[in-house]
Amino acid sequence: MVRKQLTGDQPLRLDNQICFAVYSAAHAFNRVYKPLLDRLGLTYPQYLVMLVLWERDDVPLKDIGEKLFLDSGTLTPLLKRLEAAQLVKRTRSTEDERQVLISLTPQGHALKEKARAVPQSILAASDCSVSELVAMKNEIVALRDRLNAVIGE
Amino acid sequence: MVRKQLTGDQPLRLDNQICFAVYSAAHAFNRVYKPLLDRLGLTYPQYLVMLVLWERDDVPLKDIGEKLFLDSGTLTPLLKRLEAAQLVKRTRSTEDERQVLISLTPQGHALKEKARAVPQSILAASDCSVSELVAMKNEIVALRDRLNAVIGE
DNA sequence: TCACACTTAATTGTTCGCAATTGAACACGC
DNA sequence: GCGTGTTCAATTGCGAACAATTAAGTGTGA
Repeated sequence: MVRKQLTGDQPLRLDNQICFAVYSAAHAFNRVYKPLLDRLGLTYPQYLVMLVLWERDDVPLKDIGEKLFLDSGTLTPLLKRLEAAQLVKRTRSTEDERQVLISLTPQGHALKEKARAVPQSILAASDCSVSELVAMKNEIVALRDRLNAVIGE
Repeated sequence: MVRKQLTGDQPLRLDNQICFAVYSAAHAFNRVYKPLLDRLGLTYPQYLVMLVLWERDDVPLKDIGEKLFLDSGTLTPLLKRLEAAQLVKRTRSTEDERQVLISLTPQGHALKEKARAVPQSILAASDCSVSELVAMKNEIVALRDRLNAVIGE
């Protein structure tokens, strides 16, 4: 009966929950990134926004939100801080005045070069081969997308 | 040369970053948990604390922090909210008055039974076999621990 | 014993993250 | 054209998350 009792509790054990693994890994990543991003003057979510803009400039706020799974309640104040840091500019679209377009300033563009060092440092910290990381990334993304599909129902 | 340019940018592409995969998966989990935990009157971090206490009662705040990788700045207010919800009690240890011991109230204990439904729902939402999830969890935990090892240096 | 370092929680201030609401701009159907 | 519904950003309020500091309790060595 003790065996039965233990079995019944297994699903509730912290160490058995993939979700806690993901949650704590995200925080671990955050802590590794922190000193690297401090040199760029960015927080991690701000860094993500900059990654989006370095790929494509002049993006509507909404598109950034869709890529990062964030809403305007998060992005509006974050982007205002990036604007205060003179890394981005926020302008209302002329053809659709509901939209706010986010574009890089020259400083924002320039920061990309300093940022190139970041992924290298992370790779080193992960102590993992690139192929292993890519495989894991793909699995995690697949899981994330299945979860998001459930939410969308 | 275009080829070269693209290659140089690959490490900075959002979709190539395992860290964004983990970050966005954590948020996806959070969104799936939300409606389930709403029924228990818990947020996700509060749920994690309850998981710890359901495994072992009467735990020092510090130990909870070590298990969840959280510090007193996060846990103190969170535990005060759990206390206000009458799920836990906070008492100073008598043998070491620096420590605050966290223990479950009868309501806190009782909530465990309602919580058993949660992991099942998550499993269903992940649309994955248990063995696949366990394998992924182990990989992610291993990665997290390597990252944490780097931080500790 | 007493100064000093260490441990532990609590506090303060900043930034995320999201739900819910508001208000402005657009699209459409008639 | 004109009301209706939709889209989009901004705002408000609350709960994390963490850095940095404070304060109290404990342990140790001279």
